[in-house]
Amino acid sequence: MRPADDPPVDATSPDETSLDELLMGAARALRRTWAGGLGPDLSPHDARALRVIGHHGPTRLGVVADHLRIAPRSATDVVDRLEARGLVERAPDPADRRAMTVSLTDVGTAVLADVDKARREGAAEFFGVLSEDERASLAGILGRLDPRA
Amino acid sequence: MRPADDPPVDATSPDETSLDELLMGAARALRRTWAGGLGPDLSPHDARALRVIGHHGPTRLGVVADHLRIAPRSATDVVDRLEARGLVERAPDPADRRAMTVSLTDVGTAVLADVDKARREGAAEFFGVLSEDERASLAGILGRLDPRA
DNA sequence: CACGATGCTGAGGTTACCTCACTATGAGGC
DNA sequence: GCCTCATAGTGAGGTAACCTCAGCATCGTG
Repeated sequence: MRPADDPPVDATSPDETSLDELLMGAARALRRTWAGGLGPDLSPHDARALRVIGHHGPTRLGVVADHLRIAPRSATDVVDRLEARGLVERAPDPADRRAMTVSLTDVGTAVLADVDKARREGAAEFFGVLSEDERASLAGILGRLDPRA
Repeated sequence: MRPADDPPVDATSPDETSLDELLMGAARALRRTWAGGLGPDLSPHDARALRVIGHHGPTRLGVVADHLRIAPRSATDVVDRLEARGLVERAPDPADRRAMTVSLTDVGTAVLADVDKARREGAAEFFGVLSEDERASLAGILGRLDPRA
């Protein structure tokens, strides 16, 4: 017997796809683009932490936690991991002796450069299917959606 | 000359913000909009599982795993959890006696309706700042970015 | 009907978080 | 100067959501 009921592959019909699914889908696709690009032994989250630290200069641990949206205690672990791999180093904060600052080592700087490069290239490829006008339009619209900027 | 005592709050200047960050930021903001909306005792991931099951009808466990992008073994746990809460129920697949299908219970259907409603409302509010033209434009552009559709 | 492939699950491990408790330091009132 | 309360980071211990590997029942095909 031929199962005439080829089940509908997708409950959401293509032209019915809502804006929110479109947005989340695009973000997911972009994230996937990056997943392959960063080093084999650097988790996405670690890469993110590296970016935060690198782009902020010497950074308080608490600031790292805020940017990563994790508890301060968890930032300690993240930094521990990065420090063990020689990518960052701790130093006492001269302004507050309770606090520690984290900075990139030379190796960390190089790794971050690679990560950023892969990220940029991935993004360029991803958005490459769009025309210049479309990219500008997209940037304008997205800019209004995210108040955080 | 100002020394580094006034650290740049953001390494990426506002008008320099790249398309990828804009996209990820918007997605994050949208996700946050939803976070508050779904029930207090339903994790985002469980809600997602519920949506997959609900919108697919009686679903194989493996299909759930695929849609959730997790290993089949992990889908078992997710369904266990939902079943323990009375939101879904297993039944043997009539077409293949190895397989189990998962369906929503009445309670699950009701909960899913709430989740979807909150989701739609959140999305409507989120995209509400845009004009009709902008929304159409955004949909068109995003549609071309995500090949998955 | 034998045999490899497939669908699910038990057992056990990993990882990335969390809260709570603690130490050291900063900051303000007296 | 000292007392008190808040804050920065960390040790200890716990949890939740994944994973892989092994095992069982069933499927489909030569």
